Amino acid sequence: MPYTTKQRQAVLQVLERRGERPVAAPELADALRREGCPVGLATIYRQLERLAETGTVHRITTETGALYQYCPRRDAGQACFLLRCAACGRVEHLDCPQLRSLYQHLAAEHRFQVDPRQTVLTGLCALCAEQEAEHGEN
Amino acid sequence: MPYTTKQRQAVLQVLERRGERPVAAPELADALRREGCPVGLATIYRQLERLAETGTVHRITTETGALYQYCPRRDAGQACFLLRCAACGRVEHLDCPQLRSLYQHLAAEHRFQVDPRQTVLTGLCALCAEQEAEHGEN
DNA sequence: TTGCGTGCAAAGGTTTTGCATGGCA
DNA sequence: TGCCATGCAAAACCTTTGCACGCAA
Repeated sequence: MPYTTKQRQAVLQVLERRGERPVAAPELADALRREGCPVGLATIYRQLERLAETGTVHRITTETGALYQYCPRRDAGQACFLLRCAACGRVEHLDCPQLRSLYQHLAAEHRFQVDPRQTVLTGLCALCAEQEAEHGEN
Repeated sequence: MPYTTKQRQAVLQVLERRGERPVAAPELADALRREGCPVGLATIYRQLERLAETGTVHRITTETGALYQYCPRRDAGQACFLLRCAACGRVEHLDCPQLRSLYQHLAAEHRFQVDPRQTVLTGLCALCAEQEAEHGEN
């Protein structure tokens, strides 16, 4: 840690507290302002950039902008696979042998090297699938 | 086809001509202007929206904005898997049994339903991987 | 004291929206 | 004639950048 400022800590705290729920930069700014610890939007973006570079948070590109999600590093820098629910926005990590072997297959047979950090499998998580089924019954 | 206008055709023609190379909306507007067939940016966005809804083009979300790529529908509406090269931006379709079975595995074992249309596997295509290897040797 | 982080404001870019106009059916 | 698409302009966003100031080391 070359530096520590209260803004840096505040940003990180919000991310930690959100846990698995990813947050957008403007939303994060609102949260901090409501907590009585306002941080400039530019600062937030700069901190998020640093945090994403070091792997402390994930940066997830969506149609409406980028989302950031705290990523407690289990095994430092290990490849982790991301599943994003299009309905609730949540992102889960998955360490699945089949997924890993698929990527190996793509590299070997289709000459395409998937970058797990840039790749997000998007779809419907279990909870949202349930809710959608309920609504479908109506 | 409820309607046919020359703008609609012009937009589609550019997309067809680009083939596999995805294009951004502002870039598409430039192309049309250079061809002597200027189309308003708003119109382009509206057309692209329609084309994406019907599945005629893919809409690919990137960090810098959305890209659109013509998608010659082989088997109408069939699920197609997308591989995007982060280096050159090109997107290829892939119909791979292993990929399909992986998605089934995720649904069955991890309760996550991947939506192929929203999912883009990002990484390095064969050509760009070669070039990168060459540069690495320097 | 030095340098980096911060805040504010402005700029840049993509995308959306409102409204009057014009063309196709 | 009626409706829908178009064009233009403005607006809404997110995000980045420049610059002066302040705080941490």
